[in-house]
Formats: sequence, structure tokens, C-alpha cells
Amino acid sequence: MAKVTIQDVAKEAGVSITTVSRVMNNNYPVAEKTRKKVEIAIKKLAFRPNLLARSLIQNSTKTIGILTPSLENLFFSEVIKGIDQVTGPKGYTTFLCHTEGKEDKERELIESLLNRQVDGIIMIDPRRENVLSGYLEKLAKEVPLLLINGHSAGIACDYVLNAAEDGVMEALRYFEGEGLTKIAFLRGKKSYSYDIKEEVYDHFMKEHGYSGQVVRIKDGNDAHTVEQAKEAVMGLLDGEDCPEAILACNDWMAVGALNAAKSMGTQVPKDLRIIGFDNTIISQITEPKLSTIDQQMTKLGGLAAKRIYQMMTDEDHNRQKIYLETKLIIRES
Amino acid sequence: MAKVTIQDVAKEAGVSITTVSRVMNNNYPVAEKTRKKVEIAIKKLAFRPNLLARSLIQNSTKTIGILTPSLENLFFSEVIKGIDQVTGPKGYTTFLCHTEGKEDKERELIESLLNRQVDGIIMIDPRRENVLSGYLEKLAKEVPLLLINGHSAGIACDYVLNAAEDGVMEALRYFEGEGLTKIAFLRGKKSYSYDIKEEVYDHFMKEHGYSGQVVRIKDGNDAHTVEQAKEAVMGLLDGEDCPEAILACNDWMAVGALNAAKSMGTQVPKDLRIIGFDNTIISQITEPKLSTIDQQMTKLGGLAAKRIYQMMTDEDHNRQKIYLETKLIIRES
DNA sequence: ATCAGTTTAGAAAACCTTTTCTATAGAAAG
DNA sequence: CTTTCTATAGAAAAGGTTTTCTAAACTGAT
Repeated sequence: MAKVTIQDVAKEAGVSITTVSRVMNNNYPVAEKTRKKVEIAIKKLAFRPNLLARSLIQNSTKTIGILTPSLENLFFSEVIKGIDQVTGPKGYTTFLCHTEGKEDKERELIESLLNRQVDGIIMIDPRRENVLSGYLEKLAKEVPLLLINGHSAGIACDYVLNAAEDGVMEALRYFEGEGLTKIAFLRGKKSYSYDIKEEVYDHFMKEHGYSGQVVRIKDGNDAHTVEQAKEAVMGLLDGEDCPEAILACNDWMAVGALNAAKSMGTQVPKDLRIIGFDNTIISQITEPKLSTIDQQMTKLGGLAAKRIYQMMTDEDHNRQKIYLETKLIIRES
Repeated sequence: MAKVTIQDVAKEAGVSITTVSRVMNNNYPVAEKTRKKVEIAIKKLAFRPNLLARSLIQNSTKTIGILTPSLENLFFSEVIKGIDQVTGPKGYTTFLCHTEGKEDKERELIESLLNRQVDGIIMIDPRRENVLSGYLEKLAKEVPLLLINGHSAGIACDYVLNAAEDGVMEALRYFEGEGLTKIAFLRGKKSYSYDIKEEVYDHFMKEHGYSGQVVRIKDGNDAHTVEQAKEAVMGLLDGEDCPEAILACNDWMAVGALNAAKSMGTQVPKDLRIIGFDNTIISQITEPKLSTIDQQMTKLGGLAAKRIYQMMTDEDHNRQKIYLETKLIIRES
């Protein structure tokens, strides 16, 4: 049962392949009678146009490559959903690739996507090494490239990013307003956005003369992360410099802190306040419910998709950096 | 800066495109001297072979389409990761599509994937309507099609599935062994696997003469699901037929049950036992940690990938149905 | 020096479309 | 009854590869 091609349809309908193509794409006048014949033939043979051939000639595949470090964090799922909601209706299909946060894998996947002639590439949290080495900057000249949360003022490229800095500031000011100044910062090891957040935190604490402490948790799969965060925070709560408040770089870590407090009998929010980051579903199902900083991830993905669509369809484009506001959500922690 | 093609490389190296192709694919003897020339030209021009053209002629795109209802449930992320770990090294790239659990969207996406000439399609939790209507059965004749957890003894097709039935049995027997017979079953509305699980539950309860009750939660995004499960379970705990144990169809629902117990002051596990399903990360970070039924999701994905690879590469194949064991994990609930 | 056999290279067809350019038929206008 | 225009249809080129088939050049044996 060989595949049915436009040839077969043409023969069946007794017309040329040109005419069949025109009926399908509706981009050239075709007599009503002819059109009917062709449509009947298409239906009869269940013809399915080969998009490869079309892409080859039109020099556009209507595909977008998405690179994400992982799928485990719901942050990424939300972003991807946001992208999809915009690109799907426009007829784009997406290649989703996980880099596992590895520099070489990231490059390898990008090369593969280029060979596949994607019309654009969206990267979520790109690896620092590939940014610094100039690899991405060169890439941006070859193909529409959009970085989501690629916090790197340096390179010429398009961005959509959370104003995570503002989010951190808002959280810290909130704590301050509540009279809390012994604030610890809980972060993962390797990530641009964590670096940025820490910088802002440091700056704020120094400026106000508060003594802070930064705890670094080794990145891993999320259950481990939570476990480690819990242990680290238990250490903190047990120590002499016991903080009154904790700002975590994501919701998983915040859950770890929450669990630590429970284990130690520390009351949240009475004796310890906790604010997470991302407003993932997780933060809505803990008891007490986690306060967190909403990053509007779905919207972020949507913005990214709209921007890359512009880049793929408009000829000239100036580089843009689009910031999305964060929002402090105070729940019960 | 037009794209560099095999033509350009051939000219640069002073050979024919045939020779360039042979050097790239290493599938025909080429004199060492010639090879060097070509390799230098390739590097100099940064030639990137157009996979569309290759796919067109070889009638294989080395792509796989994955359909999933959503990304929100970590169950799906894990499965996808499992698939990826197997297909990636074999040179396959995946189109990931979310159906949002909608019948028509599912069909639409499948058509699009077929137009894109995917070599195979993996569906996670396919829509019941598309199974019943015979759509999928017809599809399976056109393209290698593998269903993950498409519990539908009926249609001729390849499957990889959790022996969810056994999981339910194991959990129920466990409860029974603990002397608990007032067991409620907490489930979402629309899903094959939930149906299967409920059937097994019903059968068990009837057979032993225990009085059970099934609670149906409207499927939604997961935070809502948790909230609704919580409310439903609060109603249950408050009622006269208050259960001693709850089996939930997934971990989210189990969290809802856990939260309900906390709200009502019911002690877990002392006064109420809860077992979830899936062993997602969620179940490892609650307090108390959730007992659950592990479905080995990553492994499931890996099995699926291996099987579809067979289907895509071997000529003849008999339909297979591969079951993967579940495992009851007793933690603290 | 001739012949057969072995390496190596290239020309051209093929894959399935879209698109440009040309051609035909019929209608309208003179 | 020509001529011009319009509406419609088809032939052929193009897109970038792979692959088959043919050809050339060299090797070694007679």
C-alpha cells in the first residue's frame, strides 16, 4: 500500500498536479467543476500532502525548536504550554528537547534542530557556557533565536525575561515591612536566574546593613532538592544565627524549608516566614499554603512565542528585551 | 548570506555532489586525498546538510510524534523523559503535542504529524472516543502506533501499559491485611486508567462484601483537582460512612485527601490511611510522606520507545502488549 | 602491449511538492 | 471575422539531497 501522492490524485481526477496543488492551497483560480473533481479524488484516495516537499521548496518548515533543561520543574511545563497556545493555532509544530542542563548536549541538540531546518529556536534557561563562549550570539545570526530567562546583558540576542530582580526586591521589602531583617536566601547551584536573584539579595542586605546568609543546594532531581533543602534549613534553624525569614529561589526549595520547620516544631508563619518563587501548583497545595513570587510562566511562554513569530515573519527586526512583571503572592507562609 | 548547500561544497572542493554526499555518509569508498579536500571544504563553509531533502528521498524523517493530554502531571514528564533517553541516542527527534484531553484536538494533531511524515506515534492516555470510533485502529495500519496506558482490550494495536489492576489489588489487599475494610476510592472523571482502576476496586469490594464508595472529582488543572479532592474528602470524613482508608487514582488526589485530613484534625496514618498512585515527586515531599503505587514511569517510557523503534525498523511485527509491574510503596500515610 | 579486474568519480534520476511561465479556449470588442 | 483580453490549465523548473548506473583510470597478469 504505497503512499498516495499528488500524482495519484491528479490521475484520478484527470487533471495536472499543478491543478491539484492549487485546489489544496486555494491560491489560484480553478473552475468550480474542476475543483469538485479534484476534491472528490482527494477524499477518495485520502490524500495527505507531504509537508517535507513543501517545506523544501518554500524554505520554511513551520517548526520551532524548544530547548529546556528539564521537564521536572513545573515552571518549564507552564512555559511550554504558553508557547504552544500561541504557536499551535498558527500552524507550527514544536520539537521539544531536554538538555539536562548540559552544555554539550545543548549544542548537539541545537545543531540537530538546525539540520532539521527549524524556523526558530526558543531556549529556556540556556547554559551559561554557551552564552559566554559566543556560541549563542553566532547562532542568533543564523536563525531567529529567543532566550527565555537568559539573564546575560552581554550578548546581542532577543530575550523574554522575568523581572526576577524586582520580585526579589518586593519580597525583601515585604519582609522588612513586617519587621523581619534576619533573612536567609536558599538557592540552587547553577542557573543564571539564581545568580541574578542572589546578587539582588546581597545588594539589598548590604545596603541595609542586615546580616544575611546564602545557602546553596546542589541541583538534582526535585525530590532530592527538597530533601536537601530541608536538611540545610534544619541546620539553619538549629544554629545560632537562626533566620526569621527565608526567601527561596523556587517553590521546591520553599517546600523543603517548610518541611524543615515542621520537623523542628517551628511555627510557620508565626516563628518563620517563607517565600518561594514561581507560583507553581506545588505552592498552592502545601499546608500552610506557600507565599511565593508569581512569574506568570504561561504568559511568559506566550510572549516568547509571539516575539519569535514576529522574528520569523518580519524581515527587519531590532533586538528586543521584553520584561514580564513578577507579583508577590502572600498566602499562609 | 544564502544557505550553503552540497553544491557549494562540491564546487569549493572541486568534486561532484555525489562525492560530497559519500564523504558525509561514509557509505562508499572515497580516495583519502579526495576525502580530505571535501572535509576541508565542509568545515570551511560550515556546511549543514538539509535533513528535509534527505528525509524526502529516504522516506524516513527520524522523528517521532508524542501525544500527551497535558504536561502538568509529573507522570507525563517522567514518561517523556523515558522515551527521550532511548530515542535521542538513536538520532530521533520528537514532536511533543498536548491534546488537552480533547478528542478533536487529538485527531487534528495526529493528522498534522502524519503530514510531517513522522516515523511513528506514541500516545499517552489516548482519548476514549478516538479508540472506540475505530480511528486509532485505522491509524495503526498507516503508521507505527504505540499506546501507553491505552487500556482497551478491544483494538488491534501495540501497547505498553502499567498493570494498574495489580496495583489496585495490591493496595486493597494491603488495607485488608491491616484490618481496614471501609475503603473509599477517589478518582478523576475521564480516563481509561481510572475506569480500569475503579472496576478492579468495585470487583474487590463486592467480592469481599465490603461497602465502598467512589468519589469522582472533575478533572481540571491540578491545583483545582487537589482543592476539590480535599473538599470531597472533608465531606466524606464528616459523614456517617467515614472511611478508614482511601485509595486515590493519582498522587494529586491523595494530597487532597491528606490536606482534608489535616483540616479535619484526622490523624494520618492513625485514623486514616491514604494510598496514592504514580509515585510522583509530590508523594515524596508531603508530610507525612505519601504511600503510593509506583508505576515506574520513566521505565514505561523507555519500554515504549524501544518497542516503537522495533516497529519502525523491523519489517514484520506481531502486535504486542507489554505490561509493566507496579509496586506498592508504603511510606507514612 | 593487451586484457580483465578493481577503485574511484560523476551524471542523472528520483523523492514530492510549489511556482513560474507558457498555452489554450472562450468571450468581448472592433 | 479578426483581434484582444480574460479565465483556466498544464509543462517544466526548482528545492537539496541520495542512489543507481555508467565511465574513467589505474592495477596487475598474460
